[in-house]
Amino acid sequence: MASKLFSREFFARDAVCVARELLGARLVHETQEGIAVGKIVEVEAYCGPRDRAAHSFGWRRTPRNEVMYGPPGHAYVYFVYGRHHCFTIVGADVGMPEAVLVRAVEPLQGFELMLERRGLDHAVAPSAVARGPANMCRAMGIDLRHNGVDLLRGPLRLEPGPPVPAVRIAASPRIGVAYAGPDALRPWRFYEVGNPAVSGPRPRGR
DNA sequence: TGTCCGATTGGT
DNA sequence: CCAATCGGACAG
Repeated sequence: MASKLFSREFFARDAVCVARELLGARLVHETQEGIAVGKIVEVEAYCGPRDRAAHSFGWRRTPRNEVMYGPPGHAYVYFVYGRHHCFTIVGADVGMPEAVLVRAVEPLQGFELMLERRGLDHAVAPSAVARGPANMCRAMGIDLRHNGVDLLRGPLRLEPGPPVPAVRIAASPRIGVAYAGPDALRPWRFYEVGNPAVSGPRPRGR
């Protein structure tokens, strides 16, 4: 049975809108090892040339971030800190380099495979296996080979899921962008409140 | 070519 | 709090 797909138009909007509405969507990766599916629970918007935290700030355009300038709904994957990968989704229109960073997913299928990819044992909680942008990439088997792939269809793709209710969505400043001056404070990180698969600072209990 | 640094993580 | 670790960006 074919799952429902996103439309290209969904991604052809400003990154903040796309980010917020991506919460609850499914990230799917089918490989020879098996299938892995995660529910997106934490994202960050990178708002193009005007955003000091974005790789495309000031219309910076290099081989690395080239796909940010391409069509929306494609993957921009990059390598950082000499050891980690980050996975982002291109938004806005062609020529407007905005993107949404996926920081964490909650495993829905393929938890075993995720553990294996991360080299963890079964004592690890499901909520911890794909928490944090680089950990998410490892668990989902995402690397530079996926840079530029179309996420509307294909082995690595996004599928709509039950949207997270607005009352369960919180916003905060983005993580790891202290260098961005005033833009470091913009509330462009969105996450599902109370979901243990969310990384970084979260509101205290309740 | 040389230098600086990062959209992170995990251990102290 | 800080080291790990190396490709990318940019100055010269």
